[in-house]
Amino acid sequence: MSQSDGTSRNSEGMEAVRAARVEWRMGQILSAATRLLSQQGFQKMLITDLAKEAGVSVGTIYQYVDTKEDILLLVVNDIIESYRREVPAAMEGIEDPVERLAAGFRAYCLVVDSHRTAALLAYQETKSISREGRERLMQLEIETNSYFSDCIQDGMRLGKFVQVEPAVTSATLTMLAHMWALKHWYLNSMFDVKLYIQNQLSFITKSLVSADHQQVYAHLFATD
Amino acid sequence: MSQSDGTSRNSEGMEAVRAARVEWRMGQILSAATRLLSQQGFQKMLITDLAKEAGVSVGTIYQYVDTKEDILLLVVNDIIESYRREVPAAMEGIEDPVERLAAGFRAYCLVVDSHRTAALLAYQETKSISREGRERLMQLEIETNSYFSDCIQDGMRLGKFVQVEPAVTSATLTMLAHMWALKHWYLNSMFDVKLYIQNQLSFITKSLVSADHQQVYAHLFATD
Amino acid sequence: MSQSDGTSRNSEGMEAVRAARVEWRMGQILSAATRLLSQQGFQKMLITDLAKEAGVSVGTIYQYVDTKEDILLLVVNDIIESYRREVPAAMEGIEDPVERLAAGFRAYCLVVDSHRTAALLAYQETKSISREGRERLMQLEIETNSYFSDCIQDGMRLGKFVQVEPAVTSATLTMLAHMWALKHWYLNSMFDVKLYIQNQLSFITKSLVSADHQQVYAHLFATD
Amino acid sequence: MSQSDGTSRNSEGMEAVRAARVEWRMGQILSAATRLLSQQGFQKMLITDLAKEAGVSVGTIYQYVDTKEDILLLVVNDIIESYRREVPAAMEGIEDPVERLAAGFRAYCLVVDSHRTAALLAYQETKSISREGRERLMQLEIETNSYFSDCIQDGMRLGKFVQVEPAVTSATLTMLAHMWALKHWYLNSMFDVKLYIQNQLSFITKSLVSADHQQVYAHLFATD
DNA sequence: CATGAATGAGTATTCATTCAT
DNA sequence: AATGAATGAATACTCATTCAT
Repeated sequence: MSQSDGTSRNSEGMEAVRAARVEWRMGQILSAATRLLSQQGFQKMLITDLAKEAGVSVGTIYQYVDTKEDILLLVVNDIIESYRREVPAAMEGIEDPVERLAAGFRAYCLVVDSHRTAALLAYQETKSISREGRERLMQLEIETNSYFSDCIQDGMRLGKFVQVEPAVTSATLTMLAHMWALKHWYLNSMFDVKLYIQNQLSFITKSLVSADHQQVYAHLFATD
Repeated sequence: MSQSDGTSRNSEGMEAVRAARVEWRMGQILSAATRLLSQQGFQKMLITDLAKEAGVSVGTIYQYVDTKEDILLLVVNDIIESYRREVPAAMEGIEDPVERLAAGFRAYCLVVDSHRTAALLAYQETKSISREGRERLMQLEIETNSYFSDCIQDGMRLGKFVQVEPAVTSATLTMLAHMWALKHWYLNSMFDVKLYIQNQLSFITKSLVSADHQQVYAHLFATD
Repeated sequence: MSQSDGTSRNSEGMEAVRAARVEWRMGQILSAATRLLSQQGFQKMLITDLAKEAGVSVGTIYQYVDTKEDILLLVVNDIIESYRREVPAAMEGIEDPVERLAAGFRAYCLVVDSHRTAALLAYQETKSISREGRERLMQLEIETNSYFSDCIQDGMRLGKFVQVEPAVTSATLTMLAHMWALKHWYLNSMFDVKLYIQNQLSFITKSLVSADHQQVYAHLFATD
Repeated sequence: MSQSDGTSRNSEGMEAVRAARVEWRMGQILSAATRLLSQQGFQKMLITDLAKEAGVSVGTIYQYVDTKEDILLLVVNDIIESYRREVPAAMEGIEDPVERLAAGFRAYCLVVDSHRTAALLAYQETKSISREGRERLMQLEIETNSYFSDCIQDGMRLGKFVQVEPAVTSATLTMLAHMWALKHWYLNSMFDVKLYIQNQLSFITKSLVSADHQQVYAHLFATD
């Protein structure tokens, strides 16, 4: 495992170096792309400009991606991964469906907040994303919806939630999370994420939680 | 009233003919553009294709617009005008703020439904719309928000609504109307507009209407 | 010849009316064209603008010319006709070759002055004129040169002119007449045509007239 | 002097290579453009054709110029630079104003001859040249005129030239130099530059040089 | 005859992508 | 691996000309 395996360790080391470089380059490119995409959109972001912004050459970019569209997908993938990682993690282990739903919504909003550009791009650049990319996004949304939907159905079963259509309701929650990115131009001056989440959670729970359980979840209603 | 009038009536007639032709051409272009824009987006919609789709020549299109972007504005303006026409009209004369809000929301959703493509475009093509166009859209949204906001404040004053932040709440209603366009791919299989409006109105009013007035507005809660 | 021939006279009258209208229209178009051509050049003069400037419709212009180029040719033809009319007329009947040359040069310069735009166009828009048009212009110039050349050869034969190459010399005189149009931007502030002609005639005759005849043509040398 | 210099020398080398390539490309484009412009004029010279003629791609052309018009300016600038370089150099150090004028005129004609196409373009494509380009050309001409004008005034002061208007006279000399390009179609069959210069210098000096100095400058009068 | 709306061929310019160094 | 010059397909827009009214 040590010196005898010198060659292997050497190439392992080289592999590691290579991998590290790839990661580093990707990071440069992705962060530059995110910046430019949010400022100018996909069409107006020129590969030339991206190279300048990332501090690499045009050729180097094409060493890491095959197509301009790939860059967009990469940025959008980033937020997808975050959703997949953060939202279930935040909900996991919470028995009470109301609290679980609240935790999920809160986590979702926080991911949106930390990837606002990407969240916006998913709406704005649909037409620039390939069919597969688009379908992956839709799939993800259906997935997230089902997390919310599960909570809602559990809650209804326990009588904690009033009777609603789980599909629209969960889609609505997703929408309200995205809203933080979509309407940021309007909301930004009045709220920060925390406050936004509080307000929307209050709005949601007041609607969903059945009259005889509202008292229990009073803390979710608080608006400041 | 004869000779002088004859000429005047003639030129009036010609003016009318001209105006009618302009309207007709604009209609052709507008509807073809709406179709192509929703299928392919702004960038991929070629003027050549638009001309073919509209059944006119490229030159003719440029007799009615100055820039490709103008075509996008045309489509977006169309929905803006509809909002401005329909929403206030639907709310006018309704004293009760709860009913007025419901009427406004319903009207807004119906406009979205009848201009689904354009409503979507307003989100997708932001980056292709000129600063002025973008500002007009934002202005419109602020305007609509304030209609809703007024109802909410009236309702709170009368004790019919619980205490909420009018800004987020009105923005949320707008968002939920837009949602019908944004999430149509998901909602379409399960609902039609009517049902969608009913569900969302139920969701909204359950949250907003204060406990001691819920009975009065029971008809808004109905979900089928 | 009188009343019995009523029909014929009628159609003759109509012909005359038609001819008069044609002339009138042509006049409108030509003067508008001359104005626009001198301001913007051939390429930038749009038929649409010409129609507006001439106060007629686009269609009407095409009733009188077949091609945009025809308009240019018409304007240039105008000056050609003037040359053909004025220059020989001014020289005719003058026996003395020195005086004849002076009269021809003077007449040429005056035609250039009264058709400055057209004279300029003949140089600027060569590339917009068809081969035939171009050849007609060159033919005309050769023609004019030969008028001058004849005088020069006569003068040399009579010992009034020194020995020179008639071809270059006549071409030079033509050039100096055109110069009034070509360098008008520079000369305009300092001279009027009369003075310009005087100066150039002085320059020319001082060079051409042989020493022992200079006294006789002293009036041509005067510079003010 | 070693490591730091190594890098510096490297980048110097790369800079030099780059500069050389730019020069080479510019040369390709310039000469191809000159050829096409003289054949077809500015409007009819297509960028596509220019690329083919220059043996590069369309894109490459646009790496070196911003606009089609820039190509025209490139060609015209080339002759302007030649005038500025050659004419003063030829006149410099010559005390005698008559000889200096002759040297200047000769140099000017030779530049015209070696850039005949460009000299012609300056007249033909005025309307396609930007205001700045046009003004640069006029400025240059005024400059050249003043070189000639200075000689003429010196000569008059010394009694070597007769009294003339320096402005028209110098402009006339400039015109006669340009004439070699403008009337090349006519003069070409009869003269070469040398002979043309000789003839025109003879014409000019016979007119300008005062009677009692003509003997001294007899060599300028020679016509073959 | 006059009109002017409609036509559509023609072209400068852009920019993702490649590949020799 | 990295570079960036070269490539050329793709596309919005113009404007002379036509022809139905």
